[in-house]
Amino acid sequence: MLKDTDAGSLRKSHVGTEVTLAGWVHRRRDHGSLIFIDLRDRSGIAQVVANPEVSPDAHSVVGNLRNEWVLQVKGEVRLRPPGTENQNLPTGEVEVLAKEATILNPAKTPPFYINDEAEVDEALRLRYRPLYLRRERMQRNLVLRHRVVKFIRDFLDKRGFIEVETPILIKSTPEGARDYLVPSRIYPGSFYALPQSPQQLKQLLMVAGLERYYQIARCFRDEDLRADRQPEFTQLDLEMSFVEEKDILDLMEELFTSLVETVTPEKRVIKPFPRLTYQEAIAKYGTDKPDLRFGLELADVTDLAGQSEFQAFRKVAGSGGLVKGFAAPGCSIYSRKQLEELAELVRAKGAPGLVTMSLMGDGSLDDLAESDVRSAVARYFSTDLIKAMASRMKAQRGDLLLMVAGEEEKIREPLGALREEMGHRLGLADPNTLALAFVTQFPLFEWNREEKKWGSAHHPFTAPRDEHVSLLDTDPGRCLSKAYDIVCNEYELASGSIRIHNRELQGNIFRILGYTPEQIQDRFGHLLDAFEYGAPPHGGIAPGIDRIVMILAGERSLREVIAFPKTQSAQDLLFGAPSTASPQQLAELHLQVVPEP
RNA sequence: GGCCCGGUGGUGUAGCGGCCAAACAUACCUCCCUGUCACGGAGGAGAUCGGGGGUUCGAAUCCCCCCCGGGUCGCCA
Repeated sequence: MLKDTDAGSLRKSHVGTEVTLAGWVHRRRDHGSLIFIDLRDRSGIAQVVANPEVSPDAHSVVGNLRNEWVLQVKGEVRLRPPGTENQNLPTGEVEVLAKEATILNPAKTPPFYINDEAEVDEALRLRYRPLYLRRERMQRNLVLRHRVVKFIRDFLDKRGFIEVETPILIKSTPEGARDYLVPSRIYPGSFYALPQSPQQLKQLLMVAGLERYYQIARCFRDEDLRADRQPEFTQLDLEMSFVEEKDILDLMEELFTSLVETVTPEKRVIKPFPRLTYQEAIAKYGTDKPDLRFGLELADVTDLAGQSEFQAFRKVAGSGGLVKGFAAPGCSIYSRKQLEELAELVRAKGAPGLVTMSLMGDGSLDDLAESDVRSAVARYFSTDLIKAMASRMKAQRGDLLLMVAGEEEKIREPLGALREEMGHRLGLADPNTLALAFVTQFPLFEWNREEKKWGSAHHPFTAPRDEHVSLLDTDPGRCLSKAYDIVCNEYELASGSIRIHNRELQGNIFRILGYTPEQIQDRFGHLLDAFEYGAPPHGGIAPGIDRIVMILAGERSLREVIAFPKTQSAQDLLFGAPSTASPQQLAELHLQVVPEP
């Protein structure tokens, strides 16, 4: 080894010993004769001092160093002179007096700061990925990711789970996301697909009698990207036999609670995890992945709004629509400009508009007078009606009422987004709180308007709730499932379900989804056949590792917790992927590139 | 595919019709400095303002097209 000690490990106890360090020049402070080097390796930073009176050779080597040069230093660990200790550094009590210094490799001036967290253009971060990963924050994130995965493996191992690898070259699935395809050399015109998830494979492992399976599995989906979506991502894929919904949720609650307590003890988890149904989530928060770090619950004021003289509300109330809203505490002082920003947000999410009412003053709602209400539409509402609406939203004077009217499906997203926005504006979303929660009882199907058919809300292997099986043939839209999500803050962290293990029921679901018997046999025959040989009742879940790490690291983008991520347009700027293939490669694969018209 | 934001010395920003042959910080180069730790001091070099076209007496600045990065809607069983 070219080093015998980690720079970041140096403590008082090393004083008097001779050490050899190797790492990068983090920073250089040249005082002419005395030169200080902050030497950085993965473990941290140690101060090296070069004194010409101690070692002229080492001093002259150190004098030529620049940031990010790779350096080996041999020297004696000693206490820093009294008064020169650095409290900000774990190694700040000691320093290494250089006796020998060797330049292992010089370095060009980096394209951005390694020793500073200053923002860097995203393209530069990706193009010079190895350099960006040298930053302390990225090292911390990668270490955190390692700890998360390690913890999960240990946790599941203790509970009898077996990690099994499943193929990356597998078969295209008809539904769901767009597949990444891999052409077959041996079978002209045929393709493998990369798995969107090992869903069917893990179910087959249950049929195989594994009982408890998991995998840290790479998944691929060829869809457009977001801050929290990469084309390839990692799931903790997990499946258990002989379980019910509660068993999976309890296991996940224990896993996540102990994970956070071990890996990021500074974060606060709310225990026990709230368990709310999909219907409750939509009604109270306007979304199936609510941020539960704050309240601001939505209230239904349709009946009251219908009694007003405000036509937009009356019309909606009279035609089966809803008027819903919530109170933003202390926001009665919002300016016209601020209100317009909120209205714009709501419109961008597809709502027709936003009705605001500022309840001025303070004290009891009972004393609220007509002149205390500031609203463009106040004249259509009696003061009593406004009091009634305010009281249903649990508003106080000084608050701002925010309301949206329309069809339930059209207003929930805008309201959910508005609630989230106000939670952030009001500083209610504590970054050190992880509001983990379960959302259950998702619908089994959702109606696809374009194709005029039913699609799976989760996936086609999800079991319907026992009491709703009879609805399958009569009213599939009302049939609820045994699917569940884990949400945290404003993110969906995991999805899972109890699966169907009965061939007949599975076949029936496929038929409702519109597959012909031939398609069912071709695409799912292997699974259906397996179900006929004694498939155990089973279920599972798949938490997203990248998102977990992102939230634990306090990052807002997946790119900060993935070593080599892709751009929003799915390019790898480091390697330059995707790239063209040679004519020989194409010929071997029986492929021809057709230029875009 | 739609909408929104951004692209100015190596990096991060300012400038948003003439005061800009472009400013600030930092990095870089040279010199000085024996206790610094975002060391300090003196000096220097470095940008055809993402690309192309247009408007104008005059464009980093206004308009159009394109490219790149980001956010978002659609999409993501």
